[in-house]
Amino acid sequence: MSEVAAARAGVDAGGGADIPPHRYTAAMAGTIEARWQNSWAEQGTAHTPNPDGPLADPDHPRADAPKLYVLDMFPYPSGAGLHVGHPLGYIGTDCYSRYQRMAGFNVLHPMSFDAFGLPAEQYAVQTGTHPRVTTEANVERYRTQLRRLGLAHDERRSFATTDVDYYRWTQWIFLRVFNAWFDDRRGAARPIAELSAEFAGGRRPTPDGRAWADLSDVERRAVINDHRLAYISEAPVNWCPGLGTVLANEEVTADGRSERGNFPVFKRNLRQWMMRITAYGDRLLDDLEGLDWPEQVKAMQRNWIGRSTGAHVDFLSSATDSGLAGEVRISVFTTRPDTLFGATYMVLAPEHALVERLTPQAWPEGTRPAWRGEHATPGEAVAAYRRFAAGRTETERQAETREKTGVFTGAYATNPVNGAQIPIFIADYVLAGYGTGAIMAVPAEDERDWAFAEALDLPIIRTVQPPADFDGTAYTGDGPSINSSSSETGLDLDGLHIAESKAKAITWLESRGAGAGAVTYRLRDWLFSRQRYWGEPFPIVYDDAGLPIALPETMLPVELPDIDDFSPRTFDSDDAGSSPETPLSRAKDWMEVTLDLGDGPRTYRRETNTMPQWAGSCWYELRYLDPTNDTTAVGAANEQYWMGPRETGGGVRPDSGGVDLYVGGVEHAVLHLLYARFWHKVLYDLGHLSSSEPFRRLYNQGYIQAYAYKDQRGRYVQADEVVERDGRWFHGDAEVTREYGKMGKSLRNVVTPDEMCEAYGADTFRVYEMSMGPLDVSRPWETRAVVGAQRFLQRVWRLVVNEHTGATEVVDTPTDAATRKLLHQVIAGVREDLDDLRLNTAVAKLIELTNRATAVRDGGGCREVVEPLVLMLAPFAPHLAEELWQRLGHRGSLAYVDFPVADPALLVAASITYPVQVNGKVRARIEVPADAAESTVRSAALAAVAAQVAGREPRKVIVVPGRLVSVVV
RNA sequence: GCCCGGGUGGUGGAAAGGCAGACACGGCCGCCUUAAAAGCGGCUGCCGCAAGGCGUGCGGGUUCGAAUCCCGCCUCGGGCACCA
Repeated sequence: MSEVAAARAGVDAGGGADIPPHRYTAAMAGTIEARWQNSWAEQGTAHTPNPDGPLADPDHPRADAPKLYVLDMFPYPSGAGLHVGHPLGYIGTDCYSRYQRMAGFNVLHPMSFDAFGLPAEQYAVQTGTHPRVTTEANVERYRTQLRRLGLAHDERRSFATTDVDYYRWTQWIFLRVFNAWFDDRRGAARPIAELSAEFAGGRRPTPDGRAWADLSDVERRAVINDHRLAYISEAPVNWCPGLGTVLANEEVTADGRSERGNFPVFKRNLRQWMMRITAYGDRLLDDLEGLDWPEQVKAMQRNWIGRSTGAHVDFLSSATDSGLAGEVRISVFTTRPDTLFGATYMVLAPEHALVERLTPQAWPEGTRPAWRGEHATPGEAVAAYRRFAAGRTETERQAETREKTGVFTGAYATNPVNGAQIPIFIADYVLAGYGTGAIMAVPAEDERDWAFAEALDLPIIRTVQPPADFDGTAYTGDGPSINSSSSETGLDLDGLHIAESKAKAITWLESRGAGAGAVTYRLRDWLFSRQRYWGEPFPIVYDDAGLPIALPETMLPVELPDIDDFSPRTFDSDDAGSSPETPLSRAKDWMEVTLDLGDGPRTYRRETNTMPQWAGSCWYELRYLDPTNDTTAVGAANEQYWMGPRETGGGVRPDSGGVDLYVGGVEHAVLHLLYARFWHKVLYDLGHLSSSEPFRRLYNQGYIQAYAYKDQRGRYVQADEVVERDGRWFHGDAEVTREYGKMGKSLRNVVTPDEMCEAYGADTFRVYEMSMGPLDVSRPWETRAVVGAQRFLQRVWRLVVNEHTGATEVVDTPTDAATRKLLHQVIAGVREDLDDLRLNTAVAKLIELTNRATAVRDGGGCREVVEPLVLMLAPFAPHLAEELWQRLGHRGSLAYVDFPVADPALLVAASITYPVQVNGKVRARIEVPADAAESTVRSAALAAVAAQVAGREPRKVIVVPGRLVSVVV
């Protein structure tokens, strides 16, 4: 019998004659829980009042209270349903929210569903079921499962990203982004109309210098489109033939495969929608500073944005015998302009656009054999190397332990700081996509360049003096510049340390027109279109010119058409030459549309790509604030109230505003959180929001993990049938091996919240999950330990209810002084713990109080203790607490009853027990009045340890008031 | 390789320079029961009959006092990885 089944059997026996009829069993819990869940729903107990609009409620007990916005990362409702790990964070935020409500805050704690995405679509492809049908069934199942846990969400604010009423506003935001441009001078987005006005007024030159009036309508539109925050680009993208779609960089693994499905991904030039997130690189990076987020997540975002500061430097290459007149200018990016004198060669990415122009007909005089490979001409060498580089997958590059390869192009360039002629190579260790796709190589101060220089026998000149004991290769540390002056050019960096040296070099470059200080980012623009059915359609049509036109707001929503075939065309996963074909392009009736966009009815072609799954989750935190608003995504008054910046009292950095507590897994550290921040900032710039960041405080919850067991043949066996004997594990008689990790169907170790509710009740499940450990730490699931939480709740129940008669049995006589003191210590401690999300230690304190109250009970529990106990239990076990509160004679829900407050007078002890240490070991304890003078404490302590001191003269006696006494002999 | 986190009883964990192991699981003993289960009570870091000794990954240091602070290692987990 499985553990769960066994527990259930025990519960079933609860109906038998031996168990008291009014015991708090799983069956009893089930009855109580259903009753209170219905009551909460009927009374709208979890409804949260808005300051403005239809959800305003001036009579609500928290209508005028300070606000608190607590948010969970919403789930993607999969077909498999929830396992016990999923609701960990939801229960945590629910306990926190319920506590804060009782503590006086107007708490917003909503829940919704991220429902567009691949699984429903793939299921649709396999079965022909419309993704909406699958999705809505899954959402319903999730709602039922979550409701059963007693989570106090305001259900009026719940939606799915697939709801037409929701994605209408996703499209609306897309239009805002499309109709905006980034003004570098202001560092902020502005409406696109203001850009047109700048061009028209001549305040901004056109790209080719012609007057705005001289451009044709189509030319003007093209210029404007190039500035939009959402734009169409022909840039190289990640094409995944196996999935039939393109992917964002973030969706491609380091070894060049799709994160979903693990298919090969190829770089191809395709026409795709992009979002200009790079424009926000600085703000996304700098604004991390003010956020209360885990350092780890901030580090991951910083890493991802990858800002590096340095300089662009131009190297000129005289045309050799390539037949070109004049000079070729090669721009490189470097973070170390101080090392320019050590640049002994240059490297271009094999794909670099200038390679062909630079490559001469023949090898220059005296070209070393190693530089030529086996090739007769530079042209051949370059062509061969390019084939080699293109043919290597990311995986192969990775595998080859960074061995440096490359060939000489036959061309030389002039180092601007000293006029030296340095050879130009192509090598695949230089990436086309970063910086300018070209570098100046400084082997003495760069490991990679050193390795290449060694491989191809290139000169190495140290330009930073390493410490005397340095015996490595490239030296990347600080030190004085050496070998860094030129009488010819007048630049002299010798003796300067890195920072000054860099600054001087940049100033010199700028004065000579040979370069300029520059900043580059690793962050790329966000690929925003997918060749899928189950996503938001773009509110975009194309006219005969083939340029995109934004639909007016009045034409929203653009609804997904019903079609029969939901899959994009997929290809052999290695067919790099294939091209995407979207499912919507097959819906001809939908795609071809006649609209009046101002010049009378005309035929247009709809955009047939859909938005990526991230779109819906980029702004859901905003819709909760004003879910019924049908004129805008979120109304100003409600946004201002829930997310507006706080007064910082003249702090250095103005508060960003945003969600007060956002809880979710660390797996969203980069993608979701970066995209959501980006959209939020665009909407902020355009004046739609008062907060400049969506999530002021982020908290990563840990995971619940589980053991899985494999038999001799390596197959997983049902985990709850495995028993432990003498430190080994057996499935029946067969020994099995144990591994630890995720909970999953294929691992046969899934435990669901439904099973737990069935076997123990939702309150027990909640208390168990909260008491297992700190919310941010991952821990193993252990079904057999759940009973501890159940026993605790049973003890609380017995303090109020007679198990045999069902009568309420509390006594109104005062409790004893020691219990009263404990009660107030627990109240103070539980408040502190809950304020800091230390839910596990809060539960431990409540157990201690319960155990004490049980031990000192005389007949029923003592009302003086039991009532505050029930109130403090309410965040964790809300159904049981409501039930007991009612049985204690109160009417209505306790959801807005004040959380107990400790009496400060009782927190101050009348007497204190001091441990007395002798040489660091505790040897005695003394009890003295709390206000005893230090000398009194000292002499009492010395008397108590007289035996250990044994006549020796104490060298030192330390009295730490209120803590302990330490004697040193 | 670089950057973050961790390492405490059989297990999950507690202890924010001051009594290491709160609370819970498990285990052992007892009560109740014809019996079992459930429930309740006691004990439970390790060594030792005991007195006592030893104990927070390892080695050093600071301090009257270190799980906690510092230095050097070991180890597990996560992130990044030719980003110029």
